[in-house]
Amino acid sequence: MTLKEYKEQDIADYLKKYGIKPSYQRIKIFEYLRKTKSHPNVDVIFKEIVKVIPTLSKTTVYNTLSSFIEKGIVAVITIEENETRYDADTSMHGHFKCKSCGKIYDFDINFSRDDIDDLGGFEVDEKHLYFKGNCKNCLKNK
Amino acid sequence: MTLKEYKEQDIADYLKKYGIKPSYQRIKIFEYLRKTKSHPNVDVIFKEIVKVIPTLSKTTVYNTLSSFIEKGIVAVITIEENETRYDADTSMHGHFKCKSCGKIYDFDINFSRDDIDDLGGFEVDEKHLYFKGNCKNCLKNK
DNA sequence: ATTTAAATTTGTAATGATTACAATTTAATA
DNA sequence: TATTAAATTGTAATCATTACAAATTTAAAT
Ligand SMILES: [Mn+2]
Ligand SMILES: [Mn+2]
Ligand SMILES: [Zn+2]
Ligand SMILES: [Zn+2]
Repeated sequence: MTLKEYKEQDIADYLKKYGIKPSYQRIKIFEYLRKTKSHPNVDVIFKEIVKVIPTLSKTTVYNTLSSFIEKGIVAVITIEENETRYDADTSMHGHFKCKSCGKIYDFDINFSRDDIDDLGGFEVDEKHLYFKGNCKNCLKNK
Repeated sequence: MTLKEYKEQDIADYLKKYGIKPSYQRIKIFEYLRKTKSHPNVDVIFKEIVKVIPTLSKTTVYNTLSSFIEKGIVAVITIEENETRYDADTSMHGHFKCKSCGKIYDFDINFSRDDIDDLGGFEVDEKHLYFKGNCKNCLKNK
């Protein structure tokens, strides 16, 4: 068993654990989301996976992402209107979008000791935080 | 001078202050955004203002909002993909979107004393925070 | 192993919000 | 008033997402 196949097995098990049958397409899509940290959109995901699965349909990417989101193993990032991006890291973290290069960076946050938590009778299921500005790299190149 | 006209004059001055020529359409659109707290989308804004300006075009609503955003007197809310909403309150505050009734509520936040502020060399221009869950009202009616 | 049924994937068409653009109208200037 | 610029309008184009039915693959039953 090669290292690659082993990794795929890991992903398959992970998907199974969340009630998703691990088809080849689903494994490849989730594997890509896991390894990349760029928070890709559907088009980027499709263009990447279609190299490995030439028969892949964009509809499958949409369907697959929908089921991932439904099961809670992928998060949707909606910083820009008309630019939905996806993140396989569902742990609590913030996003920084650079207005110059478009990159989305992760950063750690800590809501725990914040008065934000108490919304008086409201049930909070998801917390999203994002900043916008210019990244270190782009500031340097000016 | 009626009270209504007086309020419109206020808005006109405000727009002028931000370098926007206060046309009738622009005044009505901004006035509506100011008075409502529902964070409406383009369609809701259009349907409301067209009652007063029957010749209004949806393109004008888009154009007007774009210039408002550019001048910084209106904020874009992109909580849901394919549901862009607008807010004339540009002060720092968070949004809570109810997954049941769809309403968007405002809430106060305080980033000032947060370690979040330091992103090490990144220039932060905008900070956005939103929660999702079920509002008090919807929880009650269950 | 064959047949049958269910699940998944695929391709195409429909939808709907946003944008592009040219024509019309309105406001400002000479 | 005539000329020019700005704003508004209506229509068409774009593009991401969704709907849907056909084709393929997988699983279950015989
Ligand atoms: Mn992330
Ligand atoms: Mn608000
Ligand atoms: Zn950058
Ligand atoms: Zn509610």
